[in-house]
Amino acid sequence: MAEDATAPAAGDAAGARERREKIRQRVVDEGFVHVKSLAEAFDVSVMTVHRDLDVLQSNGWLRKVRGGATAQPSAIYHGDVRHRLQAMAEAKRQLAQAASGLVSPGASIMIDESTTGLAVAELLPSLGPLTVITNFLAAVNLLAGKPGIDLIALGGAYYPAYDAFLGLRTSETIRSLHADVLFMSTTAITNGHCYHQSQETVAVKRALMDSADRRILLVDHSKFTKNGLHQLAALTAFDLVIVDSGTPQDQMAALRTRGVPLHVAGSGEPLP
Amino acid sequence: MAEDATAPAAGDAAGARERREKIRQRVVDEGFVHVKSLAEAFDVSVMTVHRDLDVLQSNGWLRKVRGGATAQPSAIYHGDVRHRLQAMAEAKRQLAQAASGLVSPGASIMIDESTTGLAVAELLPSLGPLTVITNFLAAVNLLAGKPGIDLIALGGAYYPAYDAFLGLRTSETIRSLHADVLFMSTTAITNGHCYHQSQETVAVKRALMDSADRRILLVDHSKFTKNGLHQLAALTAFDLVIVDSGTPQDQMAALRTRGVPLHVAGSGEPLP
DNA sequence: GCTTCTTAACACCAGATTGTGTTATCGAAT
DNA sequence: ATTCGATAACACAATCTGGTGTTAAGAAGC
Repeated sequence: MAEDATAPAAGDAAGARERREKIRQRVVDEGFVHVKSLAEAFDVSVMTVHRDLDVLQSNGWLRKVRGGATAQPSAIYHGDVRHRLQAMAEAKRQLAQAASGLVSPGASIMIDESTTGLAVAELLPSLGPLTVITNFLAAVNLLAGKPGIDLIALGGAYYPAYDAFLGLRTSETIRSLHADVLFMSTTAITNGHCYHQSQETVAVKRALMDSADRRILLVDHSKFTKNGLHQLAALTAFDLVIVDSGTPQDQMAALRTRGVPLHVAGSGEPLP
Repeated sequence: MAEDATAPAAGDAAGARERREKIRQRVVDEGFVHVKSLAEAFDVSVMTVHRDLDVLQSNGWLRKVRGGATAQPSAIYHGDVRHRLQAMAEAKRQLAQAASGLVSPGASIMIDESTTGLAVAELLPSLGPLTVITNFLAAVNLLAGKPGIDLIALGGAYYPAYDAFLGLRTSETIRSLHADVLFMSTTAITNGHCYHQSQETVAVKRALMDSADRRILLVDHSKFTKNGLHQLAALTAFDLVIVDSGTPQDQMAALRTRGVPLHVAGSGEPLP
């Protein structure tokens, strides 16, 4: 049927995801999409488009209506969240590896709602008995029931955009806790400060920082080119900032000049 | 190799699960199992047994030692927890269906850590906009991100045996909340009172009961033949007790005599 | 009514996953 | 040192999962 060169074979998972991504994009851009026009545009059957719209709808990205689908107001939010999972995977692995060097058996560890944090969480079960505190649902699921891991979940209102629990209740709970180490991440770094997109995450992250003895910031180099809305803290507020080996030299130099305690993951340098 | 009639083919997922279940059983019974004897008993290679033990170990069911594996003290706990999921599935479905009749759009709903609660949770996304509060991880995962569901998770220490968050912190959080309806279950009913196996669950359930306007108890008939250690509450403390249609007449009569507000799921009677 | 859109049911395909055994290597106990 | 157990690496098989199209039946709009 499909005649174009890049026709995805049947059962092509990647191809389907890509198409759905494009559909999602389009419905956000245009507000409405026709089933038939999508079928033609992607050269698939109408049935397949219906199925695509079904899954997109069940994820809250759009709403099906007769003849097509309309955009969901909150669609912009949801969008990028699920996708940052794959991004910078190698850098995150590297950061997590470095971070694990700071974990000693018996310690209590806080992890925030970040994919980098998830990478750290993956390594924890093999690092001996630990108490882990997190507001990140993915991390909770990863660590729940793992032998040697005492898990304390931070409750609160669930934010699908972050797959995490945030809000006042969460911050309050955090303040009643205390941990040895906090591993956290940030969405953007500018001028020696880290920034976030939403008020809620900032509040929770501040609370986490206040409740931990050692504050470790894990930063992959993509963060230096991004921008955030709300200032969270200066990098000097952290006891250690770990960057991956792909970080530009000038960025690192700039931070060192500001007195930021920097460590490069995979550099072989000893950790403090 | 395998000569017996029921020799499972390679890549037989069901067969492998079954074998692991038997291994688990055996290590709980005997306290220790030899790798080689298992390999002979199930007519598989030693390597396969090693792999079985690996997955069982990673699930916290046993601990590998040289030559075999020893039972994990908490194994008995874990055991039945995962299994009660299937038990009484039909009754739970019936109860959940009845419960959903008490839910009106916009309401806030509490659900405790029970498989019956999970059955209720499954129906909630289709019942219009709702706020759901729960300490049950399975329910959290089920409802997270569902459109129309505002999810509030109750944090606290994670108890693998219940797949839920329990403890002081959880109870405290609950007391700061308020909900319209509470759907809860119990492990045993004797003499018009419900009982539980552990202190932690009782504390949390009491807190839940205190924070809800309407308290609904969902009971499948298997609960009448079980016993619990810690008394939770009298059935008269609930605004409504829903039982499934398989409940013996004499039990229902006894409860009615005590003044328990009873409803039989699937009976067609109107709900209060 | 008729048309169009939607959904359910079936069959099929391909890649991913899982389970498995063999062999080789490594590590620990005697 | 030698033996036995554990693991890693490979190769293979069966099943599972996810995606797809076709057809037929059902629902919604005109």
